Amino acid sequence: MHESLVAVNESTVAGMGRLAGFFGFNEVMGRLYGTLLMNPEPLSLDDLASQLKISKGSVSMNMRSLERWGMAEEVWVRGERKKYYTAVPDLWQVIRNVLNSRERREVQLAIQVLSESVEKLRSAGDELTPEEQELAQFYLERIGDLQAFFTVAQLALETVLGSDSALDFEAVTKIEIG
Amino acid sequence: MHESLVAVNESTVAGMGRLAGFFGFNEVMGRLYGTLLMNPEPLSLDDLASQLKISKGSVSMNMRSLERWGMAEEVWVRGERKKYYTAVPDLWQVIRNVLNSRERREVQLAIQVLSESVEKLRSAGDELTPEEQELAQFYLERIGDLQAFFTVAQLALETVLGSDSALDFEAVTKIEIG
DNA sequence: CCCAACATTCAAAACGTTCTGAACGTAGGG
DNA sequence: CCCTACGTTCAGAACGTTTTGAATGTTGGG
Repeated sequence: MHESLVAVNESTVAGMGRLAGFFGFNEVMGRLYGTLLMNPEPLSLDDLASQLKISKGSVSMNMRSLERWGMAEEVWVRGERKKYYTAVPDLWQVIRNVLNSRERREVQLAIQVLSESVEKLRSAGDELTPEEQELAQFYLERIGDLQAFFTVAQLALETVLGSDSALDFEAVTKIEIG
Repeated sequence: MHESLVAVNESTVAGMGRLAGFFGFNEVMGRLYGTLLMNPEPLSLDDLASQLKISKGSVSMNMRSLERWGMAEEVWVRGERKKYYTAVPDLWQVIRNVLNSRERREVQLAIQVLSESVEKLRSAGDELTPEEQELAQFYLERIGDLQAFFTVAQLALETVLGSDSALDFEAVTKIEIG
């Protein structure tokens, strides 16, 4: 194959690997995704293993992750017993999946823990010595800052997630911060 | 110290550790930051090492990272030879630092690489066999999608980074996606 | 019902990252 | 100008994660 095609393929696969790493996934997941993305035809596990030069076991496990995250889909090729996969090419959809099922929980948990902290400090109130009261006051301020932070983060997340399929280039060019 | 204060302190420190991990930093960095955040007074390296029960070496290295990222500052305590640190409590400022100096580069690099890919495919043009041409066409489509994706990401980043100090709760409640 | 072709699992190895503590460097007080 | 109290560095240990390949499971065709 022509060198330019090979080069473009490789840099895209590498780039998807980086992106996966950034989102806390295994890099191999990203490279598998990239490989599928740059192939018009579905690929089998063996195809993927040989293209990326990794073991079949690793391909099998990572493909299951990709499926769970809605990043790849099985495709039935008639007359074939192998499993074939294609990439789900809508990256925004993929990232909304991830944000929705992972980051959202994290933020919600953080907000909950912070509320509980405030509650603890409030209800400890009169059991505290004067010095402890002062420290509790300081804690409440700091926790207030953290609450504000996570609330903003939550709002930003919900904003992105709320814009179901409409979050394309056109839409986002119109984001404004008032 | 009262149990509630201890509990709140610990959960905040743990939470900052998780947050650091999420952003791809060492968790110890986050726990150091959390410890400083929950202390009205500056702390020395030894204080930090004993509070978190980690080695002085680790504290030294991680504190330098915290300083580089603008998350902690040295504080001079008169009559003391030790180094004392306080947390920079504005988490938004901290995160803007990180986004600005790290994620921004990543996105810019991705966009650049994608442009170069397009250029390669275009200039390979007539050296390609008909099948290769077809594949090149397919590549161009996929790369177009990726370009759109990263352009949106870039725009979102710039939007957050552009709102210098104004990115507080009030501001972000007004984000709209058109 | 058996075989072949595949997928999946998992223990062990390889690998990368983080932590430790001892050795070393440095600066301020006496 | 030395001694001491501190900070920094770094090699090796500890640890967690990822990869591998062989063993095992599964399925469809004959």
